[in-house]
Amino acid sequence: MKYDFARIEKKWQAIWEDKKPYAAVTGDKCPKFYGLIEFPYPSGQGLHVGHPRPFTAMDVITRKKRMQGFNVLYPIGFDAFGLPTENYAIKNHIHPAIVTKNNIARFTSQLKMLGYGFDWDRAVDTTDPKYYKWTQWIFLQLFKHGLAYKATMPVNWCTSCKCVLANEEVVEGVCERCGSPVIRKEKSQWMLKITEYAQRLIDDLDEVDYIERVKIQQKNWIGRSTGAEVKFKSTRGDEIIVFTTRPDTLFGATYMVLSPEHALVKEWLPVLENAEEVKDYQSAAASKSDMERTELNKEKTGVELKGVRAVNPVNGKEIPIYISDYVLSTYGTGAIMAVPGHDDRDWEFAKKFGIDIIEVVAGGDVTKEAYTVKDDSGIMVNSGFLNGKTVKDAIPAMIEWLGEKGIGEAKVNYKLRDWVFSRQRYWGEPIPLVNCPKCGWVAVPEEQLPVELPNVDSYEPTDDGESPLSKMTDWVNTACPCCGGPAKRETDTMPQWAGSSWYFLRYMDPHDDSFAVSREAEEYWGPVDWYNGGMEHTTLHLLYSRFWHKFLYDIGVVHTKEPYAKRTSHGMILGEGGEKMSKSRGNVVNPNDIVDQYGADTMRLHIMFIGDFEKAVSWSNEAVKGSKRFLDRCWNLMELASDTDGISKKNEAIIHKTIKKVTEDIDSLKMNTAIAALMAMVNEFYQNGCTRGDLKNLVLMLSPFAPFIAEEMWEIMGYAEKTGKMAMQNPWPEYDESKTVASEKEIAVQVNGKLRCTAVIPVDAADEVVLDIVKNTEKIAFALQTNDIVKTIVVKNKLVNLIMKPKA
RNA sequence: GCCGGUGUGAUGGAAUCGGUAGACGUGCUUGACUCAAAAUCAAGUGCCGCGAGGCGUGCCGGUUCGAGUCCGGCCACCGGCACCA
Repeated sequence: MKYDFARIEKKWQAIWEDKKPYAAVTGDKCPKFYGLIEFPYPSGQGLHVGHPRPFTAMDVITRKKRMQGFNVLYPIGFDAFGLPTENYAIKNHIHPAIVTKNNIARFTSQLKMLGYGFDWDRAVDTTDPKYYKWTQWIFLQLFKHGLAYKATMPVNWCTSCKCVLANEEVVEGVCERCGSPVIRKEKSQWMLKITEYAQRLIDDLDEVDYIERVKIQQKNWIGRSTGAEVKFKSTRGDEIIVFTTRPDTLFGATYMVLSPEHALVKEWLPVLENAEEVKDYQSAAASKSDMERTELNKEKTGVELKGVRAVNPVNGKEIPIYISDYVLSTYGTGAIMAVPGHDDRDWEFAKKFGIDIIEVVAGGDVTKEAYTVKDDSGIMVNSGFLNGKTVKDAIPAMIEWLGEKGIGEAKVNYKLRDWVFSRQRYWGEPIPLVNCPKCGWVAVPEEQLPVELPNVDSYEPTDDGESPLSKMTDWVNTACPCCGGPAKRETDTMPQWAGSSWYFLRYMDPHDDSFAVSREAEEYWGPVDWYNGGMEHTTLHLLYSRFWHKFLYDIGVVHTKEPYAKRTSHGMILGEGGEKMSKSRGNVVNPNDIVDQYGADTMRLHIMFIGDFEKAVSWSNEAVKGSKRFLDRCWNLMELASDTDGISKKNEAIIHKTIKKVTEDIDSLKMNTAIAALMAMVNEFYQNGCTRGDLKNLVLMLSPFAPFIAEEMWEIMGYAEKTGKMAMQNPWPEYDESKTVASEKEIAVQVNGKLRCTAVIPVDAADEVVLDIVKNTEKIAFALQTNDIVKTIVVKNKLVNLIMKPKA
């Protein structure tokens, strides 16, 4: 009988659809396991080969967990709001809701085709009003707790999407999504105060099991730095506060720089001798794109503010004030004290403008370059009361001195900025707020949620930077929930990241109309035990959802501080030859083609076998054959196997060894070596012959990787009838450590550290016995005729190394 | 520039603790089956050498009985951040 994958896979898909063996039961007494993958964005292209890698890995993990007696929640959903759908809808004149519906249907059938053990009854769709009702509810809680605020500020504006972007969405000065240039634009935007959680987002990383590179990337992104704020006075009496990480170098501050947007510059303009020059510089800076402004390796520019100077508080010296775009308005106080002797940027600027460079830390040569070392090796000089101290001691000493004088204090700053939360597009959750001329911004009452997206004919983005919704006057004009007077709805929508910031909670209780997630369900399922996703979401979705979850913890909605106990990440699938898959290169692999040709089991198995899960690998259409061949070989073993139900003596060691290997490898995401071990076992079955009992173990271990063939073999071999269960419902096989090794072992025999031959010894034999065997091997016996043994090294069951020297 | 990571056959990749480098797969070679091909099965496959043997995990050096693995110094590539004071 031939392995007819097409028939088998169709058959079991129907059975699973009917019997729902993947349903998770809230409150079940078995220990729970919540495995999560990032829900897909249902694009028009359907599933690509990138999707099955993480999906299959978590499917393998959760299937094994089920067999090990866990009550498993492995859910799926669709993150369906977003620009591509909207753009497609505009181009083809189809409503985005219909596009979304079709795309979800396509994704669903593809995911079912691949045999994933998702609990489909819990599927969520972020564009469903029943879902986004609660996204809006959470936003309103943030608003009520003062964590959502509207501010006018320079924001990132994508010229093509005609929409603002969060800092996290700008990559190297261009839009992360479409690659168009991003410019700076003054706009009034809703902001979320993620900065309020900056410290907790760092600290609580210690409590979770994330792969190290994720933790490091998040910490870098949050960018904590410690130092001091120092108050300078201007010669006109203003207070100018600067932030510095090097308060120890205050004596070396020979000038000051303000960002071109600094508020004091505007104030001083009327009295500046070179006001025109300053204005010109300001407007030049303002019109620059992010790309131009952050362009490195370019010369420092700036303008001195003539007519006002600053006073260095440690020595009373007057120093010049400049504006320059190398100082950012959005970090610290937007003003710095410049210490050219000990900061590269300041050094470069001072050289260009001929400003004094004073050495305050000995150890370098400040006439040649800035000496920036910040450890014990530098000793303070030219620094009054700090002279003779190390940098390390000088920092706290200066902070203390500043505190006593009331002109400074220790301060922590973060690179993280607040989250720009509004988008001027149609296909997103409406922000549930109303602007009343009398009452200001007012929350839509909870009983009126969800604020549904109005059905419109035209959802094209506007050139004036207003949301398409702003043209819907019927929808925009409403009554103020507070005073009942005429008021207008907010017309901006939420960003793509809103719906995904809490979806893992909705899975726990997806049909609850009374709340986002019931306390009971959340306490049972939370937190997510294992979350796998892409590295590209580390400073976006992963950070945002940790922030929301912490907020929900603070207001008592969830019972854990962190949403995900464990986070791992998969590498990308590259095209043949190691290049990124892209339509333009024509190297895109469609999973459907693979499934049609070889079957879903082969697809699943191969994508797991292809290489180290955490690293990028290139896809090879040729190599897929190997996985198919393996499944054929498994299938054909059924005809070879004897009728005995027990494990054969010959295969006992390899079976126990393989169970051990596969069990451990799945837990550590080493799917490739787990499959290699199964292949090695099958090869031995062909060498040794096998029993039905041997094969039973193979089928059980194969079941998480290739569930369709496993069920079919289980049934054909009669175990389905015998146990009354599907293969997947049986216990995971266990191994006996003592049976994992054979009675004899081949060990390496070295002479002076070089491999000369091998010898077969009884396992765990005493050293003397081993040496005796080794000395009687042909090669060693021969060598001993002319050499003496000086030293012997025996590594149990592994090798013997004989150190010899010629006989005297 | 800073922070991560990676360099192993023709090729994708294996190798807990320092202990037989190249598991497993692809490809290739040979053989069996076949009129033939495909599929399947069997044997082989790091490099040099007829052989004994020598060489071999990006490069140079070190530690060790023994180094892909540890230490020091380089080189190349990939990813993230980037004028963050």
